Amino acid sequence: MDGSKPTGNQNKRGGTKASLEGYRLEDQVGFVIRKASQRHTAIFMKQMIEQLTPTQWAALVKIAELGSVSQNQLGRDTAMDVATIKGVVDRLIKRDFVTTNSDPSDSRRNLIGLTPRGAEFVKAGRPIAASITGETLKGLSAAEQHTLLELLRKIA
Amino acid sequence: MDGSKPTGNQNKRGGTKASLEGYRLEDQVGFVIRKASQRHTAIFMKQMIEQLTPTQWAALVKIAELGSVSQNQLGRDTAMDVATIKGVVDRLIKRDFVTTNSDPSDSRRNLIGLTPRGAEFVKAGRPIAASITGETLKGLSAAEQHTLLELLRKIA
DNA sequence: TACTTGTTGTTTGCATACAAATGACAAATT
DNA sequence: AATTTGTCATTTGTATGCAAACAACAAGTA
Repeated sequence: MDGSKPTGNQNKRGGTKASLEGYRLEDQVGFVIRKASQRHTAIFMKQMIEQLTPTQWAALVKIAELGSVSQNQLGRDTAMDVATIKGVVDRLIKRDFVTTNSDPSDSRRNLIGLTPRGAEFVKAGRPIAASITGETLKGLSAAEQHTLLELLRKIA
Repeated sequence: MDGSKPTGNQNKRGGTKASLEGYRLEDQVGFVIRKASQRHTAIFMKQMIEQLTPTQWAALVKIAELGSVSQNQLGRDTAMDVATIKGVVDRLIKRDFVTTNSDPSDSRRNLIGLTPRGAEFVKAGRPIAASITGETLKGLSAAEQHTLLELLRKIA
């Protein structure tokens, strides 16, 4: 069952106001990016361990890479707003993936690092994260995957 | 001023754990999509009239195209969850862009339509929305733009 | 020293975004 | 007629995401 009832406007072929305007929602980058983002997030949440979200995972990976970072710097490296990264870090602390220590050389700073538990899950999550990327891109050839990444980087 | 202080880990060239693992956050589609989405949203919010958000705009355009839709159907056509589309429609109602009438032939449904004010702003917004798409893609050639859209559609 | 500038972290308010549960109703089946 | 199945809309809870305002602090300049 489709569930869609006729609305009195079928928009089949060039007969409506909208299509004559030359602006179709489905052709706009913003709309397609949002849909691609939704599909990726769905794949991510289904596969990733420990209910880690994409942003939580990004933060964990960055901390593992940098060893110890301030909260704001972590936000910059993971493309998150200060308010956003705060929420993410708070949840990671609450779940014992991460700890904070105030920087002795700068009393404003909270230096963030992985707990043993956090380090463990970063290690376990890496192959899964790679698999998520693979699943997201599975409809594309290797060349297309490369092209997509390249073009996305240009507009990001 | 850069503002980033040394963290004791420069990750310059193949010297860190992370880069040896073969998984770099910056190379994952999900991460790049999120960044592209952020840039597009920023451009959108700066240019669009009436503080309309990308999702609000998408809803308005779809309603203009369909004439009259149920709330859930509108959500499907704009790629929004039932909870999300409800919030969007509520805000559009509050700002007098949209009205609802219960469907006489199905008492569960709220048929959503544009107010005169809503129709006016859809008309005024269209060239701006097109300009936003153009600004988002301005770093790409026409061929690249076409390719990007095509590849994004495949993974969306 | 005093001032200025910029960074760090926090908080509030608003707007997506999805999962899950609920109640009301429609349509098809039994 | 009663049941089942599915849809419609709502609500709650959790998690991004950004703007704006704020206080504390660091570093350079006058």
